Amino acid sequence: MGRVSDAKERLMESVLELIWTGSYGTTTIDQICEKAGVKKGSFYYFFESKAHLAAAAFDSAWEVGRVKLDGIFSASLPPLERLRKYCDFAFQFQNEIKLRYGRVLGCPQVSLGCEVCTQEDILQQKVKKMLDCKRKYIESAVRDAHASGVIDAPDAEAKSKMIMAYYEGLLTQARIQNDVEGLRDAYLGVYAILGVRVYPVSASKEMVTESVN
Amino acid sequence: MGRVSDAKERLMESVLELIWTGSYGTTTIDQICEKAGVKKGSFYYFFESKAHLAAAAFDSAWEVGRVKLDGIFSASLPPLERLRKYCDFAFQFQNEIKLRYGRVLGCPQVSLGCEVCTQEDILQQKVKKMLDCKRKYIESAVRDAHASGVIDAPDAEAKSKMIMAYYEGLLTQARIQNDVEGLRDAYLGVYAILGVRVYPVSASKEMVTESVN
DNA sequence: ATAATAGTTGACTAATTAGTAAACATTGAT
DNA sequence: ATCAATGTTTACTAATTAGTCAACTATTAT
Repeated sequence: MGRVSDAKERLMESVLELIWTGSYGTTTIDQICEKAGVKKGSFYYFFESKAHLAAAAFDSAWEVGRVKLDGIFSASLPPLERLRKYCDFAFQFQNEIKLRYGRVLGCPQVSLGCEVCTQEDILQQKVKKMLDCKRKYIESAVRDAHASGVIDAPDAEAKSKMIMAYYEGLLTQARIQNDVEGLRDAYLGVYAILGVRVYPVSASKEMVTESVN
Repeated sequence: MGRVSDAKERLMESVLELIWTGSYGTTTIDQICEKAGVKKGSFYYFFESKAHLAAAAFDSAWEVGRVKLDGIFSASLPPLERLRKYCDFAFQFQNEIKLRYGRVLGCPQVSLGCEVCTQEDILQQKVKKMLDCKRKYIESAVRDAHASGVIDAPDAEAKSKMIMAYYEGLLTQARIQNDVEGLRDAYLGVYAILGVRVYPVSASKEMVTESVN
């Protein structure tokens, strides 16, 4: 019972967009409220601070992201194809973002984490966990690829950390450069890190054969 | 003639440290002035805004960085050793930073660039140029390595972009995780991207032999 | 219908912020 | 010594900011 409202959700949507298209430090509570069409009194009814709102918003968005990753990293796909699909997804997604916002925005977790890691411990911890969860998808694919003999990577964790650094590095560069081109063939770097040989078959198709190292 | 002062330099030092240990958006002109021991009137005597100060400060620091890179990427060293040296430098430097500040702080250009790229065009352009300049050192080493036959990398620019993404990605992760460990064997990823075979010789020494791909 | 619950509003305070301006201080050249 | 150039200081304004609070409104179970 009581009055119903989606103000909480609108606040979370708004803060995500403002942080992503701008930065955490420069988005004010007034801005968030205006964008959400919510008065400041209501803001403080739902959240005790900007950091708490941001934490809730990232949590909420992460639920969606997790489902997306479950699809991309489906065990029904060959492990190296999962990784390729993940790379293609980044390229496609950032393209959509650029169309929608007129800017490449990169990875929300990394952007926020990099900005606030020395200042907002709640957010810092949250971001760390999300990024580690992301990495585990990669680690699992690497382990499967090793198990199936298509690559030689006994230390899947170490490889996944390399891939993660590379992948998130590409996204960060795409944001800074405001250019998606670096993401187009992202999988090439992933495969190189894994020592996968790629034989070009035609201009737009390759064949994965065996691993090296 | 006229009065002499190093207030300008103190302001540049201060803003660099505040941005790096915190963030651009949350450092205020008052903070910068207090840290530098300079009154706000003097601040506006030298700089017209925080963005202009930051731009000047990053320019100034970049002169030092460039000299450091010239040493690391000295043509007197075999190209793959230059890259390894660059990786070792990152590890060592971030260790020193952690000792001095109690935190791993990563790459100043990427942190600033990632934060302000949608907001402060002066800084955005500056950071882009510096990062591209950094990348050129890598590109040159890759080209030399290819020319000397130690790797097969006809497209040095593409490879350098991969390495750059990976390298800066590691630094960003080190900042977010507040942990230098990911940087310890950074060169392994660089070599993997280049398809260099590394044979372990002893626990702490390897031999680079030939390339693959 | 009404009372309890859930959410909304607007007006407020106190602190912080960027930016200005005019008087003042130091330096070196003459 | 004095003057012009260079840098410093103080006190100020106006705007923005986070955060509070009490009165108000809508919903729904009974």
